[in-house]
Amino acid sequence: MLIGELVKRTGLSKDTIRFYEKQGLITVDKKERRSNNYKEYSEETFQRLLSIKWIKDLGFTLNEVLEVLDMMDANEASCQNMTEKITEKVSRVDSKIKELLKVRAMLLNGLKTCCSTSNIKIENENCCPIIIPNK
Amino acid sequence: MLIGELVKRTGLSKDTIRFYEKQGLITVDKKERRSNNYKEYSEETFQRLLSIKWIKDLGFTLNEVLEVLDMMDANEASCQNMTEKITEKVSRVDSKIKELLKVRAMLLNGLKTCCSTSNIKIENENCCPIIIPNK
DNA sequence: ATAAACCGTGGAGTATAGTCCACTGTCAAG
DNA sequence: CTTGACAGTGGACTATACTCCACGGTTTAT
Repeated sequence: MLIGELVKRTGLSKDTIRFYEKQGLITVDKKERRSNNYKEYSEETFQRLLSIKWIKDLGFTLNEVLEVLDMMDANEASCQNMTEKITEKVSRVDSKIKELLKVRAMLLNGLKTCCSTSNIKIENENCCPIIIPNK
Repeated sequence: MLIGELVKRTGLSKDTIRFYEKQGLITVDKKERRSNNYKEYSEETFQRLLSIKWIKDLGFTLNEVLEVLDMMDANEASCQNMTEKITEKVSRVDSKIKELLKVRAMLLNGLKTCCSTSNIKIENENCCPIIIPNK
């Protein structure tokens, strides 16, 4: 199929697909061209793009997606290997969440230092204490 | 003080400080130069850099930091205005956390679909079902 | 015949927050 | 007097994931 159909079937944009090609996530070799130089994408490429979309949605970066695809290509995408990758990813997601919770707590703590009715005098100085570095 | 001392006192790198200068977060006008063209940073600039560091640590981007600094400069960094900004930030942080929790749940759900003892046959096919798009 | 719609390539631009480099000038110590 | 540490500038490069543009060729419809 030509790229236009791939766009329709995957929901990815033309540019995104071309970008994935540049990044080596998918490949089309020269044999797979029509006489007019148009690329003929295979059903496998279509499936591969669906995999990319899916793995990306699982929170992996494109580089990580590439690693997973390479594992698939090498027939090494066993449950054991994937479990390892996913467990690792979960812990990175957990770290990120922890970080954000810390930021959230700092922001809420900041809110407490200002804007309480007892702080009206500070408020009147026109500079909220929250933006004054305290550590 | 010269940039070297600023580096020591703020803990920011020379390049970071210069970058902040390029971005307009701090300024040194031509009067504040020594005869040899070295920049003479004021105590206010030092304080400003501490504010930048602090606000950034609260989870704001540099653009947002710039907005806050502009509010400070315009004497508009009142508790009310800051509360608004912070509340907004908290809700964006909350969205991000929610997103990550969703990703986390999807990953854990994926783990369940593979690697259970009942899935040993699938495992043997050398392609973990988690990487097969299912939606 | 020509315009619209499609295909191809290469390269630039976006946002974020710096980091690194080359090249040059200045100052203090040995 | 020269070496090293410091200062200045401008511009390139990093990672991430595209998006957009120019410019050109091809196919299809009117």
